[in-house]
Formats: sequence, structure tokens, C-alpha cells
Amino acid sequence: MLSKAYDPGSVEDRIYAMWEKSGAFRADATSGKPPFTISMPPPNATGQLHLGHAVMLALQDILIRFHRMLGDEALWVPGTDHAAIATENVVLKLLRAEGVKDPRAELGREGLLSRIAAYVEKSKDTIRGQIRKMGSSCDWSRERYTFEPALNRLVNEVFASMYEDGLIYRGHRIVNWDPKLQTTVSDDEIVWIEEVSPFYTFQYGPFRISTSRPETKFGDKYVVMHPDDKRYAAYKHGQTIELEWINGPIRATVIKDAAVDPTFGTGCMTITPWHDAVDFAIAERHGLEKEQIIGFDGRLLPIAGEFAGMAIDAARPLIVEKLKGKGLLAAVDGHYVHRKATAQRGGGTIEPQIKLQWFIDVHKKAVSWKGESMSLKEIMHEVIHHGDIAIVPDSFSKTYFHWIDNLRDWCISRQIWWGHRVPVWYRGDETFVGSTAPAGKGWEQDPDTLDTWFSSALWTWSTLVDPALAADPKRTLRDMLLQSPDVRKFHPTSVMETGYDILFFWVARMILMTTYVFSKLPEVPHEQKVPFRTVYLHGLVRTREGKKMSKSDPTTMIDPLDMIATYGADALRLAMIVGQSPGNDTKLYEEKIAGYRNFVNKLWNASRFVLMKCEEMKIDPQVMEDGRWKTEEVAMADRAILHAAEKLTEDITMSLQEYRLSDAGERLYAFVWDTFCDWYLELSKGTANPAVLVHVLRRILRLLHPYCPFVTEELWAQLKPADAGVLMRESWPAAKKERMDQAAYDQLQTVIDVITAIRRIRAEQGIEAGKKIDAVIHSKKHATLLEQHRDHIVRMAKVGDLTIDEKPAAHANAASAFLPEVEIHVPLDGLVDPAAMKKELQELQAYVASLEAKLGNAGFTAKAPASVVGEMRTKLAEAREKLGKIGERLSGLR
RNA sequence: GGGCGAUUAGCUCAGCUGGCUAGAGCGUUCGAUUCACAUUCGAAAGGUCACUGGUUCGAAUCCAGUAUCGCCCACCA
Repeated sequence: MLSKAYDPGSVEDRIYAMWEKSGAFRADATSGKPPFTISMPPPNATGQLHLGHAVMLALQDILIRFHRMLGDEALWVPGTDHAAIATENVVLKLLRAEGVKDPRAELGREGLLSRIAAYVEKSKDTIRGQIRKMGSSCDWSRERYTFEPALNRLVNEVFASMYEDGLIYRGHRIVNWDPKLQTTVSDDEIVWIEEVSPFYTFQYGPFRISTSRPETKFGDKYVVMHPDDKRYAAYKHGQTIELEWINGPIRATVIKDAAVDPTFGTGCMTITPWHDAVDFAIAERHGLEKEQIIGFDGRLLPIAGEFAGMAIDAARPLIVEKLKGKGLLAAVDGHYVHRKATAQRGGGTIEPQIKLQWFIDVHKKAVSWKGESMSLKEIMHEVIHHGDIAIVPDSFSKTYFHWIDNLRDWCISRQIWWGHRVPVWYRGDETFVGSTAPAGKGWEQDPDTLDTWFSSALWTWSTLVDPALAADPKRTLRDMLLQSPDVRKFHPTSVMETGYDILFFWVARMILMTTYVFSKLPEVPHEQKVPFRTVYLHGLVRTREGKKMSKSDPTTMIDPLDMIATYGADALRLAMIVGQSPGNDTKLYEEKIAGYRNFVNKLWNASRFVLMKCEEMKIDPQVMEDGRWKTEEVAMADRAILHAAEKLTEDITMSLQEYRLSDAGERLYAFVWDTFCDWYLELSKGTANPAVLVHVLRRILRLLHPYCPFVTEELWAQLKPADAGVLMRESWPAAKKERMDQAAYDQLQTVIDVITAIRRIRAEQGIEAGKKIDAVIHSKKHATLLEQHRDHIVRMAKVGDLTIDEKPAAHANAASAFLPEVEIHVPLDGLVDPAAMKKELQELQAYVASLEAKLGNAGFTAKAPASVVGEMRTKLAEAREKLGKIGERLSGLR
């Protein structure tokens, strides 16, 4: 017998172990079933489960379990991410704490990498266990890691292929250099911080120029202004001027360029092409010299003269002081708000620098797509625009297009060690691109590694490539893709479910890489050259106050593992999913989770009740065949609940197929609690029909399983038919139209309305429970109906006894009254069919529209006689009036 | 500066292509209680659907404008 309250702690781990051991998570690449695939966005291998993960795991598990039950070959590939910069930083910090002052120098590349690898392996088990805690039904036999050898091979092959196609190039570009982490960071990894900093205006020969960064100004020998700026019309482009500057006299050149905003400051500026992206662009346009002022360590170079070697923060006030001493400081604005670029990871101040970096060219038309030569950017646009990939919610397509339109070449090299190393070898002037060094001595591999999103961008298919094929150097990328059984069966994936915050970081890059790679395989049908068919973007989880949960402020954090321990994984899953609509942030707080814990417990007790009823009636639910009962034993209430269960099945199935996960969850919640427990189980306390009870409960367990896998599986063991296996492998119920019994359902609704009315009147009139009540019914049909349900009404409305008298109807649409002195309106008849009325309305609308069109036409051509127009006007007015009446009636419909 | 979105009950939110008396959960108030469940049951109060116009027989829903808030992108020397 079941315990009085559901205890998730004693159930969840046992159930999960049972599933895993039984092989229920494993997908079969050889089955004939249609595939349904999700690649799990890999959490950091060294990470801890947070709410973001929990939401993603719950959503994906619901989809996977639903499709598995639907009869699809459902595959959910789990994995972890090597998280390049983040992981390297963690280990560097640990090493420094151990007393290793300069880990890179002391351990060397190989030494440091093996330390990091060991650390990663050690911590992987944590996240693996935590993913299991959520109930995730992923296929652990296919677990992958973004930095495993097979994936490294694929990364190298893709790099080489793109290089050969001229899509990867090396060039000097302004990059975001982080002097603290000693690496470049991508545009997307920058956080802008507002700060007030002094804004200086200096005399620069005849000009006044302003800056918040005097320390970059040593090398400024170009003064730029807008070509149309009349104030500077006297100065010609290319003209040189001798002037006194920080470290003595220099010769400045006048440049006219439209990039300068004449309304800002003095309308002219000097440029520092090495340390500013806009300046770099101007310098490129005019072929100007570029000079480095600040070193990669963040200190001034010898060009700074006496300031050389100083850190920029320290040098700044001294430089200002010197210029002031020379009488060149014209003004200082102390209230200038400046936006400073800092690195998202590590927090160092970004110093733009020119570096030799590897880039992916997104503009070059070098990819064959639909028989055309297109750029990566164009393809990225095309697949969304054309609908090869759908984004849920659709509104994010606009954001996506906007981003694509402004997309620049992607800088893929990083100056860290932990990551896929750039597969390029150098020897003197020779360059070789490939997985391994070419034969011969003296080849040196590029020291840089690739942006972590480069390997992540391959994730949907790199995880499906057979590692044995990847390990064979003779196999080409093409072989690996076409010969891996999992790629053939499961790619493209069905859904990419992730937070909207990484739409650009990751989703867009998967589209870029996958379309590129598959564009090389003519035998793959066009629509299969995408990484996924649907992108489902969930929102961020916020605190009750709407704040972002952050590690730095522990009071805002909700730890999903704590919540699982207290309330159970099922409750947490429901609390996160219900109320979460795609693309919108949700607020989560403990009371909400507690509410769903109550719900899970409610289901538990409902099952307990059903089992008790079975026992009372000496029936073993396990030997009960599903859905078998004798027609004559089925009362109207049974027919009604059966109808409701079929309707529910239909709704839930549809909602899940349309990715309306919150709706479906809410609907299940309401059905279980309000319809099944508070209504049908209450009725069943009188006369129970165990066959129907068990049938409906089994139906609930199936429909609810994707949301609450643990409790439903546990209850299933008690209630399943003898020949059935685990619930997670059961089939999804199909709504049976022939079982739908709207009439029975409506009639019971009437009975319920009557019960509610009696209760309300009792409360209003202060009539105690248990008193006899006389009801007057103005309809023979309903008098009969209520007479049949007298026992239920008496019990549910807590009436001592009930007399039902029939009187002739006062109105055509019979209303009924309870208690001699009080009239209650009960909607007794479903005489009006809203669908038919709508149809009539539509016909009238069409008629009105045609009349209007004719009238408009007649008025315009002035050919119709006035009498005809008048007649039409009358007709139109009549039609409109009728329309209004029908609309009103329709509005009044219940 | 460019773009996207939001504004519905005290709080958190539903409300799909215009059509039930605008809903749910939590909270509040009142009442119940050995009978599956106090992690319960019944009921009540609570809304100018941000504002102003427009389209329509009919608008929370569509259109325009206003206000407030949020997010993304770019970034001014």
C-alpha cells in the first residue's frame, strides 16, 4: 500500500537507476521508427547544475519523453563542454593558490593541459549526477565531450576544408585584447560598463581635439575632420602642419573623412589606428600608418618616451600634467560618461590591439547552396527566411535577421592553451593546414586555439559521428558523415532547445557551420543540410523581483539541487515549465515549487484512493484490462469523465506538438485537481466504477509522465496492466473520438451547476447543511435528469433530502429555479450551436461586404439610379442589424 | 543612435488567427473537517485589460499615436 504522502527522496534515485539499467534511454539507429533528436546543449564539464540547466533539461526531457511515447525513435545526446577560457581560468587560479606563480611558464603547454584535463575528468561526474537528478532521459551510452579526440579531428577537418575554400584567412585586424587574460575575446564576450571619466580637450596645433584616453595620443599624427565641415574648409586633405605635442614637435597630416561627426566635440579628432576600431577603419581607407602605443601587457611602449613601461592608468594623469605644463590643455569635462569595454570572463579592461588572427569570412560567395554560390551570411539568412528552420517564438526571427545583417567576419583564434589548437603548421615561409604536421622537420604548430564556439558549432552532428571512423586517419570528413549510422539516422536534429541569450553565440554559428559542411555533400537532400528543424528559445529564470540570479549574490540564488531535495524533481520541473512561455523570462520562487509539490502529492493521494476503492471491491488493478467495462455499468458521470479524458488527451497532444508546454502543463494540473479529484473522485465516494477510475488514472499517468516522470512511473507500477512494462516506454494515448460523449458531459455540467447553485443559496440564506430542499424545475427534460442524479446532488450539496417538482416552463428556453422564493438561472440547454451561428454570421458578413462593395462601386461610377442605391442601403442596414443581433446572441452564449 | 518586445486582480502570469459575464495559481477574507490528501475541501472579495484616437455589428485582441518599463545590437574621438 502507498504511504500517506509522496516522498520523492525515496523514489527518484531508485526509479532513475531502474530506467538506466533497463536500457530505456537508449536509442536504436537501426529501427524503422521516425527519428526525434535533441542535442543537449553541453554544460561546462566543470560546472554545477544551476536553474538555467534545470529549465533546459526539463523542457528537453518533456519533448523527448513525449516523442518516445508517441512512437518516435527518440534520441537525446548528452554531453559536456570544455569551456575554453572559463576552465583554463579556474585551473590557473587553483594552481596559483597552490603556489605556482606563473603556471604557463612553470608547467609548460603539455604540463598545464594535462593538469586541466585531469581536473575536468575529475569534475565531470558532478554534473553528470546532477543531470540525472532532474530525471533527464538522455542516452548516456552516447555521451560526448566537446574536447574529445573525435571532435578534435572533426574540428581540424572542418577548419582545413574552410581554409581550402578560402573561407578562413589570417589577417591583421583590430581585436579585443584582454591584457589580464592575455587573449582576444569576441565582440559577444564584452560587457560594457558605464563610468564617469574626465574628458580632456587639448590644443593640437591650430585644432582642438578631445579625448578620454590621453595615453594613446603619443603617436597621433593625423587630424581628421568631416569633408563638409565649413569650420575647417581652410585645411586641405593631405596638408601637413608642424605642431608641438607631448614629447616635442611633430608633423601632423590633415585627413577628411565622413566618419567624423561634426556635431560632436570640436568636430575634429586625432586618430590612433592601432588601438581603436573606428580609427583603424579610417587608416585603412586612407592608407595611413599604424603604430602600436600600448604593449600587450597593458604598458606603454618606447614611443611614449619618458612614460615608456608605465601602466596606462598610472601614466594618464602624468601625461595630462605634462600637456598642461606646456599650455596645451584647453578644457576638462569632469562629468563625461564613458563606456568602458570589459571582458565577460575575467573582467579585465579591453584594450583594442592589432593582431594577426584567424577569421572566418562570412561575406565571400564561396559556398554552393541551392545551385547558387552564396556567402555564409546569405545562407544563414536564407534557411530561416525560407523556413528550413523555424524559430519558436517567431518574433526572434526578426532579431536574428537584424544580427545577420550586421554580421562581421568571425575572429576564431584565441591566445589560450585549453582548447582545439589551430591546425596550422609553419616552417619559415611555408604554411600547412591539417590535423597532423606534415612530414619533415622543423614544423611548428600555430600556438593559438580556436574560439570555443567553433567546436560547439559542430555539436548537432559531431556528436553523432562514429568515433571509430573519426579515429581512422584515412577517412575523410565526407566518409565520417555519410558512414556514421547515427548521423544517417538522427541528423538533422529535431529541436534545438536553448536560452535566447545564446541565439547568436551558438545557434547562429551552428547554422553557419552545419550548412557549410553539408553543402559539400550533394547526396544529402537539401532540407537535411541544417543542424535542426526547430529552434525553441526559452527565457531566463529570474528571482521573484525580476532580478537575474547571480553567483555573486547568493541570496538571489535558488539551487535546483536543494529544491529537488526538498520538493522533488517533478515539482521543480512543473514549477519551471508552467508559466514559462518561449522567449520570455520567468520568475521562480520557492512557494511556486511548493505549490507543485502539493499537486504531485494530490496525484499520489488520488491514486491511493483509487487503489483503496479497488481493494474494497476486491479488484486487482493489475489484472484489469485497460478500458474494458460493460456498457450497462457505466453511469453518466463515468461517461462524462471518459469524455473529459479524451478531450484532455486531444488537447495535450496538440499543445505538445505545438511546443505549448506551459499550456499543456496547466491543463493537466487543472484536470487532475479540479476535474478528476474534486469532482469525479468525490462522486465516486458514493458508487464507484473501478474500471473507469483505473482507466482515467492510467490515462493521467501517461499524459503527465513527460512532466512528472518520477511520480508517474512509481504509481504506474501499482496501476499498470500486468503485461505492461515501464511507463516511460508505454505508448502515448490517442484521443478516441468515438468515446467522446459531449451530451453526457454537458448533462453532468448541468448537474454540477445545480449543485453549485444550491450551495450558494444555502450560504446566502444561511440554511444549514442537511436540511431538506424543494426545487422547482421548469423543464421536464431536466427534472428527469436531476431526478436521476438526486443521490449525487444530495451528497455533494450536503442537502438532507431533495424534492424535485416539475412546473410548466415560463420561457421557451427553460430556466430552472431552486427554493420556492429564489430564482436561479441554470443554463439547461445546449440548443444553440455556436459553430452554426458563427457560420451564419460569416455568411452575413460576406453579404454585407458584397453590398458595401456594390454600393461603393455604384457611388463611384454614378451609373446606378438613386432608387437602386437607396434600396441597397436599406438592405445593408437590415443586414447589419441582423448581424448585430446574431453577434449579441453569440456574445450572450455561454 | 538602430532594432525587438512588454504594460491584464495585491503578486506571478494565461488569454492562439477579433466573438462566452476577461481566467488560473499564490496571497487575502469567511466557512468546513475524523470518511485518499491540512501538502485538504467549499465559498467570497478583488480588474477603466497603461493612455488617446481609429477600423468593426462587436476590440484585452487589429491599426496609429502617447507614456512608462525591459532586452538586444552599435558605439562617438
